[in-house]
Amino acid sequence: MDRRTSSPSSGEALLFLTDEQLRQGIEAMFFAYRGFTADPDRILADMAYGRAHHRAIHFIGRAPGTTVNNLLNILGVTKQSLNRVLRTLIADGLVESKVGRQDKRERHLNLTQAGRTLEQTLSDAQRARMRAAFREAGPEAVAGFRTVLEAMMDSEMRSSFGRLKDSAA
Amino acid sequence: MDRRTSSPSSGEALLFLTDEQLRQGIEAMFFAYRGFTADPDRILADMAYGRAHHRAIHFIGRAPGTTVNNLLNILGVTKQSLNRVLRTLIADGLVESKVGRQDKRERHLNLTQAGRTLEQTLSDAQRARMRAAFREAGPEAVAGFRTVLEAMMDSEMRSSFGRLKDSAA
DNA sequence: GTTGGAGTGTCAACAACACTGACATAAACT
DNA sequence: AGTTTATGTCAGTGTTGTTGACACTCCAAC
Repeated sequence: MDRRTSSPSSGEALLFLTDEQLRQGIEAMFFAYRGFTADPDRILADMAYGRAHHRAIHFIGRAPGTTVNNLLNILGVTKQSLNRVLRTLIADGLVESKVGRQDKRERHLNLTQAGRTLEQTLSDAQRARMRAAFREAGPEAVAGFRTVLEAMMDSEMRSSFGRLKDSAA
Repeated sequence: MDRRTSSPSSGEALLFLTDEQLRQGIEAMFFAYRGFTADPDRILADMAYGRAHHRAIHFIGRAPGTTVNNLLNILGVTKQSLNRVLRTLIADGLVESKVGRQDKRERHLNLTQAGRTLEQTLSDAQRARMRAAFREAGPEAVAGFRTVLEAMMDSEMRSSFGRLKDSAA
């Protein structure tokens, strides 16, 4: 508990857990998440796609060849929800689904060239905002940001997150 | 990829802007937001309410006597969306709507006792998670977290956020 | 070699929550 | 008197999530 009494002028160090501070954290999270999704949402609104398509494209791009089940675990939705999204993405030629070689029940998902292009467009917008925020806040703030977010995840999500982090060699 | 390997010595300090770091920030934000809403969502699932009700209750509790229009600006939804939620909350006796004294077109919104009770229940769950994350991460990390989130908001949201912060005397 | 279960796809129905557009009312402003 | 503001409401639509049910393919175990 006092492992973060690093600041000797204690008052400050203890204040950060008041209800008011927590409330502000909650509200900051709410407003920031809206900003976070605003740019890709604007782009997607013009197409027939939504946020769910963005998420699918993002994680397929991140882990090429992933199976449906793996994606299901990462996204935390039902297979029916995911399937609806995947069906349109495959029909529109943004994602391709290949039957597994070893286990032919599995489908391995990859972005097509068109899919990669859209992925780029979407994440460019999101990264631009993230980059601006990171630059404005500075590296120490960014480290803190990451630390708090990781602590806020559910443990299952944290392990998904860890696996993604590590796989990015 | 190496377009910002420009600083040979202080590599660390600039690494926080690599695409990989930004991607991890994006994913952390995604997973953390899910955790952030998970607890209240579970509670609300048992009642006939959803996340939208939670948001309305939160901000009415935060700014008692606020007008519908003000709430509209904070939440960033259409009046039809908000009205659907408010109607049920008022019908269920969680929120009361009073005609303005000066300007009788306005409706001032307040939580009833039952509303305050639900608000407490919901934010207790959310605060508990936030508190655990803050405690685990430590005060410097929390400061960084807040800094980055503020930088990530749209400017209009940032001013809403500022007003809320200040109003908490 | 048949059975059980895992991985996947799909149909149907439904709920929450957002949107647009149109219209109504009352109060306030000019 | 005419316009604008604040609010409420009706009707329709779209995205994303949910359950529940059923089919098919394949793997593994008995």
